[in-house]
Amino acid sequence: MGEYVNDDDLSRILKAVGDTTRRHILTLLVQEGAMRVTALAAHFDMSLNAVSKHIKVLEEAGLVARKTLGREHFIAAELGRLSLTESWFGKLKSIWELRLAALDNLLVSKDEQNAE
Amino acid sequence: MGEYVNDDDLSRILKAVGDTTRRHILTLLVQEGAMRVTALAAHFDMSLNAVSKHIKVLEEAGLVARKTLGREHFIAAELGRLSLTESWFGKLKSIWELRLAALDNLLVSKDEQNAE
DNA sequence: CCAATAGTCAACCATTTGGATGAATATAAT
DNA sequence: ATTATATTCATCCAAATGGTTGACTATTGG
Repeated sequence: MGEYVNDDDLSRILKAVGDTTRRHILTLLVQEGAMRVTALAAHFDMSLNAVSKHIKVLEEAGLVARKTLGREHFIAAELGRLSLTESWFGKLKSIWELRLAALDNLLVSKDEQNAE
Repeated sequence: MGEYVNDDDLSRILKAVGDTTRRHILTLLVQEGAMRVTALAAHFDMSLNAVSKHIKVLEEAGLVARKTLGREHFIAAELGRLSLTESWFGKLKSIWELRLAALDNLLVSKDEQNAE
């Protein structure tokens, strides 16, 4: 609750999710559950290594968790971190609405002046 | 309503907002309302030109609108586009929950089998 | 034991990005 | 008319990004 939104974390998350391939990976993970690196890579027209790097970026952003069983790495989505971005968006919107409300009050008091 | 989420748009928006300076610009705009380029730039320890470029990126992502009055450009936040990202996050979460529900059903029917 | 499989790491490359600076353009002020 | 202000455009640069390939490590199966 009330988690502190670190700016660097936020940047890392948004950058991670700003790439099509990585969003696609996340989508696959939420619909299929945990997947191995090779299984994920099979969905993309690029090398295994490239996909592996994308996974690393997602992992560093905390959007994905890795469980290693023998030689196999199981990757699972961690949607929790997305709430950080949502809370930032929410903050923006609330500031926005606060300002609009303040403007409204200003207009109302002008009206009252005029009504005298 | 039900706006079609274009993948490239989404990438552009998320990349735009993945930069600290640009997030800061958006924050300033929502709290102050429309601002001139120079006024925005005054808040940052970088050249006017750099800020101008950041504004351009935000503009191309549709997160900001520009109204030109004479030589002055007034920049205003356009929070509407942020809903695109929210709807993507929402989609992810709903897929996620669908899958969990499906797993649940699976377990329940196994239970029923065992109960025979 | 040996070969195959699952992954990462390292080096390399082209492109993009975030910044700087200098010039150009358009408007406003004197 | 000239100068000052507001802003973008163009060029340049270093660093980051997204991709490739080749080598390396670790685990598993025959």
